[in-house]
Amino acid sequence: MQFNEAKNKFVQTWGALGSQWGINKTMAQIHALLMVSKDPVSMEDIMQELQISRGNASMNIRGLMDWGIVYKANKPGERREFFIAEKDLDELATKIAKERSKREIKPALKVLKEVSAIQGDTSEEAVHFVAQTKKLYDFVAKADEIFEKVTEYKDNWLGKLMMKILK
Amino acid sequence: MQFNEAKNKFVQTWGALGSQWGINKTMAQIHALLMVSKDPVSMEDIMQELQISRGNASMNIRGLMDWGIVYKANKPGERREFFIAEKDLDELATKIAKERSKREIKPALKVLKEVSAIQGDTSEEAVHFVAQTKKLYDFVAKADEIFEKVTEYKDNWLGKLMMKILK
DNA sequence: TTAAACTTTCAAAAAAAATTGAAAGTTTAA
DNA sequence: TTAAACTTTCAATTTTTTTTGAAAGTTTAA
Repeated sequence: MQFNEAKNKFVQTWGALGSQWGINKTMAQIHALLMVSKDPVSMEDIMQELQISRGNASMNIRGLMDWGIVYKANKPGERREFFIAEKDLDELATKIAKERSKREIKPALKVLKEVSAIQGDTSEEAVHFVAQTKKLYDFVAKADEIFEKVTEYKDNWLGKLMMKILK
Repeated sequence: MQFNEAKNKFVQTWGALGSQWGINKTMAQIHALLMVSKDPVSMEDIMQELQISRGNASMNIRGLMDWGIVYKANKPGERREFFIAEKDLDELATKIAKERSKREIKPALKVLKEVSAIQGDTSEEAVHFVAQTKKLYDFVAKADEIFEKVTEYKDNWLGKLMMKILK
């Protein structure tokens, strides 16, 4: 396999994976491309390499910057903007964990708390519903705490966590 | 808030969450409905409650059964089939972890291994690419190991893990 | 200033994904 | 058997999401 073929395969695979995890294909592809690029990459280059339109590139780069995993980088003497990806994987995981917690888990917890708080209905159905949603709340809240711990560890949390889990 | 309103809100929220995590809305809604239903639910009931077609119900129930988180349940004296969700949350998380590992992480690892194994290209670009994809491989492999440990613990892994993480 | 070089926005178009519903298939009880 | 009761399949349709590209906006250097 040649370098270019390998690079392409990586970008495609990462893109497909992204769409399974709730970010769109192009966004994941841009991220993949930046991850493996040694130097900052311009918007033109991104459009070129992924064969996408200017608008598409612009919107998805912004999306990645909103997630905090892609940054602008200015090359000295260059007018236009270049972009680089967060390459430290601990940092990357930390940021993704934090964002997902904020965007998805926290709102879900709020709803679980609300719906498990209904009162006055003593039907079997309602009692079961409350019990079940309360359990879910506790479970999701605990899982979220792990997410938060991960973001506190910061440096090589994954390795440290492995150590602990493996006893 | 009334029971029915609460139930509805829960089903909607869970459905929206599902679509962010790569399973489709209806599938997640059916799962939510089953999670909070005390008794086995028939396909008719599911169609009725979620206002979806027979085909849609059928395909998504099958999807949930493929994930191993919904089962058929026969009610004595009833001809048609009823369905129940895995209600034990540890078991649910375990199954989801296992399936995602199999469906998503393992194939991604395979590609990472492949593309990081290219040889003979000594350009800076290629060297950086190999280094980066190797790092990714190690990282993802470690994360996957945690997933697997989770499935081994089985009973209340989440609580145990919390204990360890919190020291 | 201004105009060139670049980026963002957003309505319209295209592509992808989900849904429908009727026909085909299956199971069961008599 | 067979026919009623039910489930699955899949081509066509609908809905949702993504992408395009041109116009509007912004920044910078002279």
